[in-house]
Amino acid sequence: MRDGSTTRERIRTEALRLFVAHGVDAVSIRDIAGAAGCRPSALYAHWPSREALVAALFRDGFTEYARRLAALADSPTPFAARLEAMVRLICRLHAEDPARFAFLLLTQHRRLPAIAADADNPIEVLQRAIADAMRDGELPAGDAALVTSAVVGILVQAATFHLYGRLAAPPEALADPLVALCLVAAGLAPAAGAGDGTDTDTGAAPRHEPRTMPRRQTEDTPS
Amino acid sequence: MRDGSTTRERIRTEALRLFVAHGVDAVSIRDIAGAAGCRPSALYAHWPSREALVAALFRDGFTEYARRLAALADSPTPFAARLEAMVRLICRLHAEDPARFAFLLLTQHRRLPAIAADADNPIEVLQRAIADAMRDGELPAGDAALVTSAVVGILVQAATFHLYGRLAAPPEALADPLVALCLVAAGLAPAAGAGDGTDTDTGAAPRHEPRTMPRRQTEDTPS
DNA sequence: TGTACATCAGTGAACGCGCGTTCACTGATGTAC
DNA sequence: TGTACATCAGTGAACGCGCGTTCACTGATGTAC
Repeated sequence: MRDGSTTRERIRTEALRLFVAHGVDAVSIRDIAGAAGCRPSALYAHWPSREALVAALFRDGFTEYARRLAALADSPTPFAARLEAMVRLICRLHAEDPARFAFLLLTQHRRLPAIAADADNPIEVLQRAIADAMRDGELPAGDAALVTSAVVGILVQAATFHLYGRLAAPPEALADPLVALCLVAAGLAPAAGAGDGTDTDTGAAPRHEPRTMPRRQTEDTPS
Repeated sequence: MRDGSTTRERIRTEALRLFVAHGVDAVSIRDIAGAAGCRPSALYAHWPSREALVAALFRDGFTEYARRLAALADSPTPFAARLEAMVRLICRLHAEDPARFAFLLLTQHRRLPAIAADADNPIEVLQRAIADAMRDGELPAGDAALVTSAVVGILVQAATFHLYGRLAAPPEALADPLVALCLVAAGLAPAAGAGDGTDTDTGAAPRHEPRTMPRRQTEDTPS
């Protein structure tokens, strides 16, 4: 028999691409099959329905992102270092597979409510890290949900602006200023010229030096 | 003859409500007509197609938001005051009609690319104000698009979190801390405990005093 | 005030279309001997 | 190595359904005299 895993992977890849390009609801089974080089019915050998395909793409991506974030959140380093590492991871996730990142961005509004508010949810992981830091005095006390919202908003909107061409640079090229923005939003760093990540008003190109911690910390070196 | 404007308004209201509740693509003409108390065909007396209804709802809302923001952006006050006024306006827009606000939020991904990057676009209005402030030395020089992205992200994500129940308070109840977060993201205010809008680490309930300007400036008192 | 007429917001039945999905099948590949 | 058989990824034709849309119509209301 033939090996179905390549067809399965082609369907996954092309579905993500088409969903991002035209919107999930505007893409039919026939569109996906056409792009993946198979027949509509072939899809049902791998997923029981169109809805199951969409849900699986969303859940797989969301869960993997949450898992990789959680590995960083539990690291026994100062909170500023953990937040910086998480922001850099999110930028790296975008670089790894922009279509998957954009798909999760675009479908969050329809899918988020159905996702359990647990460890499979990267937003929940981030919020718990922030709430813990507030409890432990590593962050000024405040509304953990609001700080989480601001951090997520800064990152998600940068990806969105890039998607629409409002920001030429992708998030991974803006990691330094995004780290600075998120730290300052959390109440950690002095307010600098957040626009370019520099601490002065030279207006020069981004050349921010993280003021906190190892810069190349990878996501699989916790605990 | 009967006055069609009440049916038209009921269709508008119910369409917004259903679009927000179930997603634009999951709501049929029959659903809208049913909720509005008319027949599907009645819709075609007011809009030439379903797509025209959706586009009109989006464009009308987007244009009105842009117009009211632009009235504030041109005010000859310090930039910090203008930014604060704009943030408070955005919070007020949410309070005025949460369904309309959420609809614009949910459909932006599909609709934004089709909107001209001009004065009809509230994001364009905000970005121009920020770029002008950088040019005039009112803001540290930097990437205006990135600062705009951060400000928009902070506000939009707060509305999104509220929509999903991650934030119990609606944006209008968080105006003070949201103003503080946006100022700090723009590089204007010292980094405070942005989580609750206080300048100290008391952890008390929000009681932030805006450090800049008249707090109740309305959106129609520019120039 | 009463009658005749015009207007047009909204109705009801019908349409064609593209959608997701089903299912008997085909035929390339792996395994047994 | 050669033959017979089993497996199962993928095919092709067909289905029923709900969708957006059309159009001849109805009948409540406004206007003219």
